[in-house]
Amino acid sequence: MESRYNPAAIEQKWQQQWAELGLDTTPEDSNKPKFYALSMFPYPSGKLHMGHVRNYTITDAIARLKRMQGYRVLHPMGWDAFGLPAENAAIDRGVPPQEWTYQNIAQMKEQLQKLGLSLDWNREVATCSPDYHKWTQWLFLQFYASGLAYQREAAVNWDPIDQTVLANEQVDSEGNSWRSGAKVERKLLNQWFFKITDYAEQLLQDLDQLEGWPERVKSMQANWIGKSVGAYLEFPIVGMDEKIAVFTTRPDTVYGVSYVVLAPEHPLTPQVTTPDRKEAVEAFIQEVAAESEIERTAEDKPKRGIPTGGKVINPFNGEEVPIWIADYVLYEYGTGAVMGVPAHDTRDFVFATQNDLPIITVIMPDITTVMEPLKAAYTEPGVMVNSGDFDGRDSVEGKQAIIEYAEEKGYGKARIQYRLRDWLISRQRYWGCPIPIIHCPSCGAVPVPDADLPVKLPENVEFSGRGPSPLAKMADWVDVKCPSCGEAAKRETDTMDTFMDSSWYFLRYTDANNEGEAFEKNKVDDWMAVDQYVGGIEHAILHLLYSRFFTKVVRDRGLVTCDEPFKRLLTQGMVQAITYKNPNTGKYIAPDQVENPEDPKDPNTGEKLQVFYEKMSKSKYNGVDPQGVLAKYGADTARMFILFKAPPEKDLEWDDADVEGQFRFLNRVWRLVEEFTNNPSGSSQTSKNGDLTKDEKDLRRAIHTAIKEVSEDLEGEYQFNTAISELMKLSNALNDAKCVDSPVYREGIEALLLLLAPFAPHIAEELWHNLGHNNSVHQASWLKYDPEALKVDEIDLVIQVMGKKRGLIQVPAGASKQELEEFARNSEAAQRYLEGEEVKKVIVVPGKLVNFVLAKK
RNA sequence: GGGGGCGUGGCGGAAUGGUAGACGCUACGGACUUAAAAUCCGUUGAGGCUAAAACCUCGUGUGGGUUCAAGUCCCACCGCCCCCA
Repeated sequence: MESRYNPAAIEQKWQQQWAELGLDTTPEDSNKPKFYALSMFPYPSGKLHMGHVRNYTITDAIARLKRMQGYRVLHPMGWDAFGLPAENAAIDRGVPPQEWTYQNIAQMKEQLQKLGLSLDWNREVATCSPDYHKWTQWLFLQFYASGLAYQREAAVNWDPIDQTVLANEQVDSEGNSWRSGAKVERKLLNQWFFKITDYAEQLLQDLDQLEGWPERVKSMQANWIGKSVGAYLEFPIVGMDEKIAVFTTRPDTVYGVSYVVLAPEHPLTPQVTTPDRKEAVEAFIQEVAAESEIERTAEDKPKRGIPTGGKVINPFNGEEVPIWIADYVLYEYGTGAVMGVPAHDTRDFVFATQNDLPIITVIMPDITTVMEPLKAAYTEPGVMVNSGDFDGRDSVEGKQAIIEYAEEKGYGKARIQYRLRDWLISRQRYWGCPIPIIHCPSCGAVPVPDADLPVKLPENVEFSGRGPSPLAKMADWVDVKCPSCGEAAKRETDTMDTFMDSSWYFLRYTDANNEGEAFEKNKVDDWMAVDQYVGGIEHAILHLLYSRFFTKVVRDRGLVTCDEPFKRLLTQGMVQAITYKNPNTGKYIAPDQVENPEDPKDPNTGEKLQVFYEKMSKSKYNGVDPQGVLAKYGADTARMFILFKAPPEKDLEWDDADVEGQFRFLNRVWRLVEEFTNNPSGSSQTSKNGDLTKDEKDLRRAIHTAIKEVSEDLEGEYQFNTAISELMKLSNALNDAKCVDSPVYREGIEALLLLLAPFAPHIAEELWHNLGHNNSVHQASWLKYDPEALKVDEIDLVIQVMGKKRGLIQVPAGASKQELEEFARNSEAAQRYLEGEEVKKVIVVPGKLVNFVLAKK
C-alpha cells in the first residue's frame, strides 16, 4: 500500500481529530509543572500574513515541545479587535465595525486553524466583546481608584477640516492629516491619562530581572524611560514675583547660562513678554502651533526662537540674562523651560551662534589650557572656571556641590527626571472601549458603578468621518443620570487607546470565561508569568512597556502576585521577500512581471532593476500569501521552511526553492517510513544476544546524537534551524543504514517522528499511526538520549604542528594522553613535519587533537 | 553624538578558544526515462601542484594584539541595521 505524501488530506484529518479529542485543551489541575506559551495576538485584519505564520509557528513548536517534555501548557489565542481599520471600513463602505470585525475574526480563525496550531480555542478572547471590555473598564476604574487615572488639558493633534483629534501615527511626516490632508494643529483638550510616570523607576529597575529578554529590547525601554539625574533650578524673573523653573543634568555649568528659553505655549510666556515684543511673540506662537512635535525637535531642522524682552536673574552670580522662546522647547516636557549654556551644550551652542547670544566658558579640559573662543560646545567633564567659589573644582564633583549649594540657598534642589511621559489613553473614536466615567455638573467625574458595567457601545451609529466622535453625537447614549446624585449628567465619550486592551489580555487567558471577575487570583497566579512570549520587535517599547506597567499596578492592588508579565521574550525577525525596483523611476515591479530574474528588467522601459530583500508588503508587490503556500505544500512544509530557513530572531528571506526543499525533505521522511512499514521483514536477527553489529552501533549513535542535539538546540535559545538540520542528518543516516531489519532501525524511525512532531505535527502524527501506534505522537514523551549509545571505539585525532592541521589519524577512544602523544608522534604527518626539528612542547587535548610546538629556528 | 545588534562560500546559515563552511538552497555532471517531471548518486571557498590522488598556500569586513592554537578573547578602524538624541 505504497502511498504518496498528500498533505492536504492528512492535515485536515488530524486537525479534526485533535479537535475532537480535545488534545489542545489546557489541563486544568495537574501535578505537572506549568508552561505558558504566548504569541502576540493579532489585529483581525481578515487576512493572515507571513509574519503571523512565522510568529505562531514558533510559539506552537515551543508549546508542542513543552507538552512532550511533561509540562501542562497554556497556549491561547485571541483578537486585538478594537481599532481604526474597522471604523474606516464603516466610513468608507458603511459596514458596521462590529460586523466587519467579527467577519474578519471568523475568516482569520479559519486560516489559522489550517496551520495546525495547538491552540486552546476555549480561551479565545476578543477585546471588543462586552465579556472582555467589561473588565477593561473595570480595570480602568481600578486605576482610577488608585489615583493613577486622571484628566488634564493636553496638546493634541487636531484636524481642522474633519474637526477631530488624530493619533500621532495618523499625522504624516509633513504634519498633514492622513485623511483630510489638512495641516494638523496643536490644540489643548481635556484628556485622560494614566500615571505611568509613577512607575518609571520600577519599570527601569526591573528590566534587570528580565534575563530572558533580548538586550536590545531592554535597552530600547531604558532609553524610552530616559532617566536623567540632575537638578531643578529656579531663575527669578526680573520685575516680577515669579520664577522660571528649569531642569538640567549639568548644574555644574550654571555659571555659563547666557539665556533661558520657555516653550512658546508656556503660561509664563505672555507675562514675561514686554509690550514692544508682544506682536512678534504672538506671531511666533501661532507659527509654532502649526508645527508637529517631530518637526520641532528634529535634529536636522534649524532651531528657531525669538527674545521676549523679559529677563531673569541667575541666582548664582546675580547676572541678568534674557528670556527667549523657541520651538525646540516643549511644554509637555520637563518644566517646559531650559537654561541655555552654549559653551557646554551642542544644541545651545548652535542656537546661541545663530542668535548672537554670548558664549561663556565655565568648564575647561584642564586648568592650563589657554582660553580661546570655542568652535563647538565642550561637553566633556573638566575643571570649573568663571564659577565663583567653585573655580578649580572637578566638574563631576561640581555637580553635587552646586546642587548642595542651591538647596542651601533655596535656588533649587536635586531632581531625577524621566523622559517617559504619562500615557494619554483618550481617543475620540467609536470603535474602542468606552471610558466608564459619567460627568456630572455637581459631582464632577463619577465612575460608572461596577454593577452597571460594561458600558456598551451604542449600535446603529452613523459614520461620516467628519466632526466629533460618533459617540458624542448619540444624545440618548450620552445623556444619563449621575450615579451619585441622580441629576442629569453626560457620559464620557472618549474611548480608550487600544493598547489598554492588549495590556492585560495575557491575564484574562488564565481565566478567560470568568463572568464574575476579570480573573480569579489563584488561576492567574498559577499561570503567570508567561514563560515564553513571542512577537515582533515593533512592540519593543509601547505594548511591552504598557503591559509591564499594568502588571505592576494590578499587583499593587493585590490582583496578581507576579512583578513582571513576561519571563522570556523572543522577538522574531521580519519575513522578507525578493523585491524589484526601478532605480530611475523609484517604482516597484511585481516579481511575476520580471521575465528573467537573473537579469531583471523593467517590463515597460527595459531599464535594469535593483534587486533586494524587503519586508513583504502590498506596495512593494512582494507579498507571499500563506493561503497559496498552504494549498500547494501544506502547513507542515510551511512550518518547516520558516523554522529552518533562519534563526527565529533574524530576518527571514522567503525563497520558493527552499520551500520546495523542505517539501522534498518531508517526502523523504514519508518514503522512509512507508518503506519501513511496508517491509514486514522480521526483526532483530542481527542482534540476538545484545551485541550490536557495527552498522547498528553506528545507526544507534546517529539516533542518540540527534536526540541530544535537537534537545539541546531547543533548550535555552530556540535554535529551530539547527534542530531541523539534525533531523535531516538522522533521516540521511536512516536512508544510508544497512540494518533495516534491526530493532535499532525501528528505534531510529520512531525517534525521527518524535523529534519531528513539534515542527511538522501532521505528518509526524500520520506516520506515527502508520507504524501501529494508537496514541497521538503529541502525547508521547520527549526522548532522552542514552550516553552509552554515543560512545565510539575510535576517534579522529587531529595532528597539529605549530597550530596548523597537518593530519588526521584514527585512534582508540580510550587512549590516555601519553598514548595519544605517542600515536601522534608516530603518525605519517608528524614524522614528515618533525623531521630535524626540536619539539619544545606538546599540547594534548583528549578526544580532539595533539599539537606539536617547535623550537624557533 | 550616545546606546544596542551585526559582518563567515554563489545564497540562507553551522561552528563549548581546538579539523572553518554542519544542514539546506542554487549551479554543474551522471543514473533512471522514448522524453520530461519526480527520484537517486557525485562535485560545488579561491589558488597551486598532479594523469588522478596525496599534498601545499591563502581564506570568517580591515589592521594590530593575547595564545601552543582565534570566526570566537582584547584594542583600533571600516561598513550595515535598530533605538535614543
